[in-house]
Amino acid sequence: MLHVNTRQAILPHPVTVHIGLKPVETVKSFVNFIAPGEDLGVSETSPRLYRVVDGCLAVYHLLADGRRQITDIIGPGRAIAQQPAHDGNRSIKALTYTEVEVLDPAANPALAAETALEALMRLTRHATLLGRMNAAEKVANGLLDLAEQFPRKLRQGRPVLTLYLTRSDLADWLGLTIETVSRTLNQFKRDGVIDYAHAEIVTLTRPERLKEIASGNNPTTSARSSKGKAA
Amino acid sequence: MLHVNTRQAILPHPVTVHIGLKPVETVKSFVNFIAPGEDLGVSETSPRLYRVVDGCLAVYHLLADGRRQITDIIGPGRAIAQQPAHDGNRSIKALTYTEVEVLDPAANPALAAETALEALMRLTRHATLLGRMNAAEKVANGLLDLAEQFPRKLRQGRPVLTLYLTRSDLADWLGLTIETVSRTLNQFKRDGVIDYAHAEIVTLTRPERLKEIASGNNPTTSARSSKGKAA
DNA sequence: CGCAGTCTTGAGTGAGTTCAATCCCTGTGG
DNA sequence: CCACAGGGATTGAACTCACTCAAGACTGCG
Repeated sequence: MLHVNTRQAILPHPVTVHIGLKPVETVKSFVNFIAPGEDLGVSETSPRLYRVVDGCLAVYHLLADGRRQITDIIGPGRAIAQQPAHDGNRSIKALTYTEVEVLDPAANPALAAETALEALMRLTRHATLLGRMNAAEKVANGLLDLAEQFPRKLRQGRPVLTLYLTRSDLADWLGLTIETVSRTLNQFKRDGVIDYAHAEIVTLTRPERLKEIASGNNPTTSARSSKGKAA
Repeated sequence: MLHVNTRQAILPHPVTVHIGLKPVETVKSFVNFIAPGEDLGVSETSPRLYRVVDGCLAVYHLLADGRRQITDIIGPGRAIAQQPAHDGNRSIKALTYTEVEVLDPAANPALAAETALEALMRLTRHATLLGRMNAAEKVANGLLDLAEQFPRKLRQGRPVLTLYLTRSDLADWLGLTIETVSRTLNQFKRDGVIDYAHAEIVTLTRPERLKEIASGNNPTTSARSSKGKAA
């Protein structure tokens, strides 16, 4: 139901790009531009490998009654595999104007394998976040992840990130409600841990403190962990 | 710290086993027996592919302070890939005496690919469970999963399952506390949805009701869903 | 300038946690 | 054969974190 302005362009190939630390050679790529809210590859017939050049993708899973869980957020440099058969209600959509490189997994087996492995590792860590962390820990971890994936120029030596996610996206990613996300972010702001004026540009004013909160070390809210009682 | 009685046996090969619906041919397999509590392949140097012949494995992830999240439970017929470098605190342990077939992923690329794909799909659904479901829905979904993976002979036409998980395992799998798991199971028992006497053998006395609860249709507890407000 | 979408903030509530006591079962040793 | 110990499971009572409901503020847009 949204403005569909997907354009395509043939690129010179092969192309070499960096994922993680290893340069990965790719072949037969072309480029797609996706508008915010638009879905990725819903009508594909063959498995596809996508790599984000610029922008932000959200992988999500829907329940019959409309509940949504975003299982991963994908930024520039990272890749994602999309199965043809719309694998089990899993979809991918763009959270901003996003440029993706479309690749053939058969022609890029190394990237395909690495992509699957990274997805699994990230999702494992995210499952732990969802099942075993409280709101502050969830939001702190989310912010640190996004700061790595969507870095802007440092401001007075502090990391700055572009926040493509709305409060609703953050909530569906972190397993919270929008109100709790809003309250937690504003609490962090009041505590001087982060700062933002325009809501889509966030500065980590005390990144080391944020890391402490993310790992459960919370001196102020003394020893309030959650369910998983430390052994 | 536990009794280590891991034995190995060379098997005739190739061997054909069924995973899902497709028969998958494997080569150069041998068999490992793992005792309950024992870890799987902690000291491996090369990537390994394991397939459970009999028993039950738990894939889990630990936080620095001891909190634990079990990300998957693996029963007979299912496979799992273990990376050499102890991938990011992810470990695998046996919940009962378990017989696994050890395979070389390079020699079984089809199984390796399918294994990764299945792991990702299951973990995606589990993330949704962890982030967006209430206790009753979590436990109902968990039971239905286990009933498929660990079936026993039907009792009066009803599915029966072997429950290898303790309350503590269930809690760490479903993102709850042992008390909530216990209360929910006993509530199901009181409602006549499930039945058990010996705690490791559970009968689904009303499987269709359990499926309703699992999918959020809860007429009795009328319309008490959770955070993810139905769109 | 008004509308719609997003975000914030407050007040009240409740699902699930924490804490704690008890029970149950099995294995062990006198 | 029975007493005791220990791990797991159950149950109750109290609490609390995050949710629900609701109102208001902010922003961009037609």
